[in-house]
Amino acid sequence: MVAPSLRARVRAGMIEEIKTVARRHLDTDGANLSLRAVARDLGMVSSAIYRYFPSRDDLLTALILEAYDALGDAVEAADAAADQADLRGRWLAACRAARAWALAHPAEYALLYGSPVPGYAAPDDTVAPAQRPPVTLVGILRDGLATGRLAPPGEDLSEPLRGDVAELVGLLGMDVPPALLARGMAGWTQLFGLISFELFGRINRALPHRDEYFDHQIGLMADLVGLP
Amino acid sequence: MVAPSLRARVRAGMIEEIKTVARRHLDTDGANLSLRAVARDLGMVSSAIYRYFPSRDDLLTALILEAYDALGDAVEAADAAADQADLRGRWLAACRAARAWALAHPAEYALLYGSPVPGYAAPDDTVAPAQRPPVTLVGILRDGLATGRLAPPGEDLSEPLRGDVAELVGLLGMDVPPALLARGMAGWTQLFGLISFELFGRINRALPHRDEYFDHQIGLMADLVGLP
DNA sequence: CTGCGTCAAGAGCGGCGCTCTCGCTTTTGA
DNA sequence: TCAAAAGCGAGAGCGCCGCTCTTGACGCAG
Repeated sequence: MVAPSLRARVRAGMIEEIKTVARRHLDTDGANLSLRAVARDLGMVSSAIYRYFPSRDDLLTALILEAYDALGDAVEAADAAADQADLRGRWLAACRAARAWALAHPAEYALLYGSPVPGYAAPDDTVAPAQRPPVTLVGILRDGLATGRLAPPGEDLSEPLRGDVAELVGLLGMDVPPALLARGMAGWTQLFGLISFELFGRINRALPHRDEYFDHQIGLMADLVGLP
Repeated sequence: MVAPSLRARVRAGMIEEIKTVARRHLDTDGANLSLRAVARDLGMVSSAIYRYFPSRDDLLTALILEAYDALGDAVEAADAAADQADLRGRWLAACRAARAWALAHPAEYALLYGSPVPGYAAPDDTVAPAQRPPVTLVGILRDGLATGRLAPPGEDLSEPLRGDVAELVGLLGMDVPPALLARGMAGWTQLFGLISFELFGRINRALPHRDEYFDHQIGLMADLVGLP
């Protein structure tokens, strides 16, 4: 561990500063991040940014990675803070944490889960952090199965699908029946849909009590996945 | 009804041609539609487009309206084509039709349900066509309740929410218990989430049998809303 | 035939992502 | 120690973009 040189430290600070300003622009101006505007805010010329990020997409990728981790942290922390024996409480807490993070960072949420930026292809290192929220949800179900608090799913998957999902189970390293993983993914899909509708859509314009609506819907979903 | 002049007919044809080319660009190049590229394809100069659409956003709005109607048509047609007594069959057919349309027109689906375009605000006339798919789904539930094939929902909504949803029931002109409308919206939310994950996400990269996965998940959801 | 409304074209404005060059400073290694 | 190497910011410039304004040609009704 050699001490970083002055230049390396200044460089790291500069990278952080660029990301901070870019995140601010993202939250105020929406998804179309302008490198030139970020550079102006920093009192630099746009070409100087390219010393730190080889392209606008790479800057976006850095922001996306941090956002995935922030969301994953929030969801996992909420799950961990709940009474571990109260499966339904853990599930609801994880869902509420995801929504709270999304409402607090709408532009970053849109970056993660909105329509993909046309020219942009997410690199592979975004896959693992992106899976943290659904893995957390499925983990709650796995704990329930392991402690006997959750009944095994009554349905099973028909053949071509069971192989796929079983492989996914192995990939995630979670020992659950494929049908239960499918239920967990249904819950994750519903959670994503609820948050997206609230953030993007105008569905809920007629629903002033958004918190109650969200709670009711994740309650329905907790019933579906089998949480008592 | 006066006969349209030659000029008016040419103008209407030109508007259609612009929309057709723009839709093609949308499907190939993604969401960032370039007025100049559309004009090039038409052998025009970019400024000429402004004779027909006052701005790029107005062209986008025209495409969005048509896309909402196309999706609504597809979903309603699938529902109408099914055996009206088979509620679950109608529900599944409507869901499959929505997915099929989205897979056939991914860029237009992204325009409707992806993250909102930064500067763009959807005008009010997009609200009604946007509600056609969820209204279709809830309509199936309403028919089930009316014919006694669907049991009324066991749960009820707690107070601040019940008023909201009851108002929404009146707004849509559908006579269903608020809790049932909430279930229908849960189904619509799930459908949107499933399609969006398949189109945008990389969740299903490990699931080659997408049709089967989709069918399994909408089957779960049909169970939740109470369809036998 | 004349004048009005519509049309396509062109020039131009400011902004964008990105590249390349040019001096300047810091770091590095013989 | 001191020159070579590497990193840095500024600037000019490329080809895009949405959009505006002006110009000259054309169809059409009075």
